[in-house]
Amino acid sequence: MKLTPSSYLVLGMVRLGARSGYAIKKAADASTQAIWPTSLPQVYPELARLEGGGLVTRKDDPKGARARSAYRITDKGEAAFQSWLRSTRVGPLQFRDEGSLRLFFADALPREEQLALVKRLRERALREKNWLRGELIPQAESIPTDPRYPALVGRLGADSWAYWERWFARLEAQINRDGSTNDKTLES
Amino acid sequence: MKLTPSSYLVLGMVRLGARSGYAIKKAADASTQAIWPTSLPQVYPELARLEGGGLVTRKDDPKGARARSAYRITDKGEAAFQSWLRSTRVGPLQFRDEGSLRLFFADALPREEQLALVKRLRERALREKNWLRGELIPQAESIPTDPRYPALVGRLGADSWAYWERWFARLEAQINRDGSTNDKTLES
DNA sequence: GCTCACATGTAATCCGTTACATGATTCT
DNA sequence: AGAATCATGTAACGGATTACATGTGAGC
Repeated sequence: MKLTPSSYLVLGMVRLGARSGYAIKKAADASTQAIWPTSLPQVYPELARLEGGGLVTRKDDPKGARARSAYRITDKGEAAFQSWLRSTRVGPLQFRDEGSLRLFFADALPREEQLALVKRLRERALREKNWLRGELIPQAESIPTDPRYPALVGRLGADSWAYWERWFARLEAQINRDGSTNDKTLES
Repeated sequence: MKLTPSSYLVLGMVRLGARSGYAIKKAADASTQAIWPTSLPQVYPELARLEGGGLVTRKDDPKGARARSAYRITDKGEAAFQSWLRSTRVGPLQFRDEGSLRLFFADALPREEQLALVKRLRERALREKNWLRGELIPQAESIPTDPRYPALVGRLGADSWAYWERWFARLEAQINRDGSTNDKTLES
């Protein structure tokens, strides 16, 4: 049985106490969305697979007339999860950004338009940072059972966006100053 | 005709002088790989689509007995490219990282293993930074026709990885010191 | 009474990667 | 002579998103 990072996301959320598929998706939206997004049509088949492999168990848990399932992690599931956490192979980070791609080709634009593009990128960084600090991190801090790392990962994201914001702000200043972007680095 | 960021990547590389599909892939590996990866089986059909839409033209350009195509951007292609560069809609950044996901769930590990995980993440950041500074940026600096932004985007990537490296180093120090990761931020 | 959140799924589609297939040229 | 690079594709597969489909419960 092959387990992907999405499998471990679902398994991990069950482990932290999310019982239904819906609850797992809700928890993921409030915490791991920025590092590993998922969707309901992915969660439900994944839960069925994990159940088939004996990593979680399912119980009927209707609320009134509304059908609902309650999942729990098994010992086998816990072992698989621990083994994943400890594995030394770090998969490659997947990154794709249309904004950065535009910047890559920005030599084709007049300076004014270059500036507008950089400004949009800086503003996006600001928006993302504010969303993480204002929405995601507070929610991550309220995750049950030892809630240290969820909030920490949120801070890593927020700090990274803050770094981008500063980086683009310096680039804007540089383009405004003399149009030269040939300095060795913009790193602080 | 619908154009995706991958379309504009191919179009942009043709615009910068890459003639064959193979040359486009080679150029992308040496420059945009980290922000928008692509593959040969994606490039060839994309070139055919762009040709069908009249954004590029194709000429036979055999080298000896070996078949080869030479692509050029058309006026229509140049207009589409410019329009894309200027569009104010910034698509969302796509980010997926198994390493960050592991960190999210790291409360399940004993402190020693937490430390090992963070160390692996810091070392990955170091490797990526070194690869960008040592390999990608020098190549990006040698891209023909005004080569300002390609190298700039490389520096953004390298600076970002350097930031992660410092962030994880501070986290390591903190875990080593007292195991507390409840500080407000690790941002410098 | 209406709207939003809760709850579960399937079907169709899209985008991208890996594997397959072939062959010429250049460098060692 | 053999390996690496140049060069072009097709086929199969996989993972993820969007659209479709249905219905209950809670709050305003």
